[in-house]
Amino acid sequence: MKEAKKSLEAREIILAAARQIFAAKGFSGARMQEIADSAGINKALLHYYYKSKDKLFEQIFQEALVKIIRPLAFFLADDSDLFQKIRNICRIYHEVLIEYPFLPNFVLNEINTDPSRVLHLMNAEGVLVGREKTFKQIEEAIASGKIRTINPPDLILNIISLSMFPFASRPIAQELMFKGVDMDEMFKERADQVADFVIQSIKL
Amino acid sequence: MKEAKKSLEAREIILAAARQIFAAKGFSGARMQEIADSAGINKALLHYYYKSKDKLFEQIFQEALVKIIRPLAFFLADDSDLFQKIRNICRIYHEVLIEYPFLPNFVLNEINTDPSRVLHLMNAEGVLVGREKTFKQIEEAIASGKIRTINPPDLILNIISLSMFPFASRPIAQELMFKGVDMDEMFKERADQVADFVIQSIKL
DNA sequence: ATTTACATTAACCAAACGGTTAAACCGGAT
DNA sequence: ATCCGGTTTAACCGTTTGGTTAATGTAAAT
Repeated sequence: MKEAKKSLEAREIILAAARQIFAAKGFSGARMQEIADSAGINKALLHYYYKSKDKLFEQIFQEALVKIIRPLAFFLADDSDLFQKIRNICRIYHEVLIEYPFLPNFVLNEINTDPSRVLHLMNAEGVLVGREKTFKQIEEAIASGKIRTINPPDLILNIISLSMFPFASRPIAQELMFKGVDMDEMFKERADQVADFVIQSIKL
Repeated sequence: MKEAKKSLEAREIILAAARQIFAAKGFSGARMQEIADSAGINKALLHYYYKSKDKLFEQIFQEALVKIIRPLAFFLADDSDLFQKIRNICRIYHEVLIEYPFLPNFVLNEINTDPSRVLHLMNAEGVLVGREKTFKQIEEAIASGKIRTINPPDLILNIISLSMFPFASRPIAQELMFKGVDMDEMFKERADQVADFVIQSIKL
C-alpha cells in the first residue's frame, strides 16, 4: 500500500469538512463545491474519494445516527438500578450533545425530509436488544410501588425529550427565555437537573 | 376590485401547496416547480403572485413561527394559578401540534440553517410581555414552599421540550420505542400526561 | 530512466434551478 | 365591438449544481 497514509488523511479532512457543512445546511442546502473548498481540495478530487453527494452524506449521517442512538442503546442494556440508569443516560446524552450540539437538528431534520433515504440505516445498531428488559424493569418498579404508573416508552421519550430538545431549540430559546445567559454553562449543569426532574416526577 | 375573489383564492391555493412542500423539504429542498405543480398552476404564475422564493418562504415561515410561539406567549401572559397554567400550555401545544405536527421540525431547522434570514421575524409578536411576571410567579411559588427550587426558564424549557420534541422525533421514535403503537392516539392523551409529569416533578 | 499506480487539477457537461418575457386569455366596462 | 385590467401560459435565459473527462503530477518500485 503505497500512499495509504495520504489517502486516509485526505478522506478524514474531507469528512470533517462535510460533517460541518451537512450539519449546518442539511443535505439539500450543502454544496459539493463548498465542501471541497472547506477541505482545501478540488471538487473533482472530492468525487474521486466519495463517488457522489449521496454516498458522502450517507456515511456522515450514519455516524451521526450512531452518536444519537448509542446512548439510548446503552440505557436499554444498562443493568443498573432504574434511577441510576436515568442519571446515566442524561449524563451521556449531555456529554455527547455538548460536544456535537448540532446532532439533534441534523438527524431529526434529515429523517423528516426523507425517511426513505435514511430509516434503513437504523437497524445496523442492535438498539432494541435491551428494550424489553428495560420495559419490564420499569413495570416492576411500578408494580412494587417504587414509582408512579407510567407507560415505559413514554417515560423514555420524556427523558430523551428533556435531554435533546434544548440543544435543537438553542437559538430560539436563547432569544426568548435565556437572553444574556451563558447556555454552554447551563448545559453543563443540565444533565443532573434533568435526571432529578425525571426522578422527582416518577418516584413515590 | 374586479377579480378579487379569484386572486385571493389563487393565493390561498399557492400558500397551501407551499406550506406543505416547505414544511416537508425545507427552504433549500423545496422547488418552485414542485410548488407550482402541487398548486396546479404554471411556474410563471407562481412568480406572478409571489415575486421570489424568498418572499414566499418568509410569509410561510412567519405563519409557522407565530403558531409555535403563540402558546408560549399565552402561557407567559396567563393569570391563572401556576399548575393550571402548565396544564393550559400543554393542552394548547398538543392541540396545535396534532393539527400541524411538522411545525417543530420546520421552524427549528430553518432557524438553525440560517438564523440571520429568520431570527429578525421573531420580535413581531409581543412574546416577552408576560415573561417577567411568570418568572416572578414561579419564584414566589418556590419561596412559599409550593414547589421545589428550579430556575424559571429551565422549568419552561422543560415543559416545551416535553410538548414539542415527541412531534419532531416521531418517525424515529415510532421505529425505536413505539413500534406498532398508534402515535396519533398517544398524542391525544399526552397533553395531560405531560402536564402531570411536570407538576409531579415540581410540587412539594 | 522507465514503469506503475494512485493523486490532483482545469476544463467541461448536461440537467436543474429560480426567475423573466412577451404574448395570449378572459370577463366586465365603455 | 373594443378596450382594459388582471390572469395565465409557453418559451426562454443565465446561473448553479452534481458529476465527468482527460491530462498532469508524483513518488515509490523495477
